[in-house]
Amino acid sequence: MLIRLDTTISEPLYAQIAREVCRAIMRGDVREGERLPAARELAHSLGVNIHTVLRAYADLRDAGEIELRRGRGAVVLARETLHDDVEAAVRNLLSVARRQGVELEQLHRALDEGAAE
Amino acid sequence: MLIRLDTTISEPLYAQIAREVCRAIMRGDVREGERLPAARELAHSLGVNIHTVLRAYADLRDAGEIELRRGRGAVVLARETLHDDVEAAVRNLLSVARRQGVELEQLHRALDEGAAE
DNA sequence: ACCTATTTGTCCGTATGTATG
DNA sequence: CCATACATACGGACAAATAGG
Repeated sequence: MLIRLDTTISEPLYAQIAREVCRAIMRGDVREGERLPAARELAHSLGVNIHTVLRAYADLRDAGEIELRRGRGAVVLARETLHDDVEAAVRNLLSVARRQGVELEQLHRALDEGAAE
Repeated sequence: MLIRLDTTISEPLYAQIAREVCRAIMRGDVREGERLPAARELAHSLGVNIHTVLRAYADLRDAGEIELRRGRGAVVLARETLHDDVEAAVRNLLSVARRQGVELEQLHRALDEGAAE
């Protein structure tokens, strides 16, 4: 996994790392089910602190790209495809929300609240 | 803002802080547009590190509860109500997804991807 | 326009805990 | 039991945005 960091730009290091790892996954450089390099290892090879890599990994986990488990590491998740009717419901929701001027972030909250009930 | 932390339970400190601050907002203890205590200040009064409070604040920001800005602090956001039809579309999506066994996290991703197009 | 204080943002380092294999 | 690897928390340093004088 070849990653180059640019310390001259304002983009945070953890964001650069997350972006590059994400691209590596998209390219198929790291395949589904495979492990990413351990955080300490990648941190050392990039010359950054382990926390910076862990922050990037955590962001990728929140984005649903990878799974993190202690002792095991970071595993690339499968990007499952949605059923047609679920996809249709998503499109419908986005369409209605857009018409009403409802922000995307609010939809996420509404989903969480609705799912919690 | 009276918060008590329990170091005996497994719930992380930052999660406890986020939960209690969230409850304070719900109770109307801190009203919309008002500022939460500065991270350093709250950290000191709780006897924890500033990073722990900042992590809690960041989580609340990601959840759409507050807005964070350097120099200004943490401001409580308004919790807008959804239009009926948007709410109906959300319920429909959740229902369809549940029937198909689609996870909530996947819906969030689908929303983001759908909105990006 | 300038300076200063405030406050969050990022990054580093270290230590300890905890789940996995 | 032991090594691995992420998770949490602490501390310190500096940067960057904001507000106020």
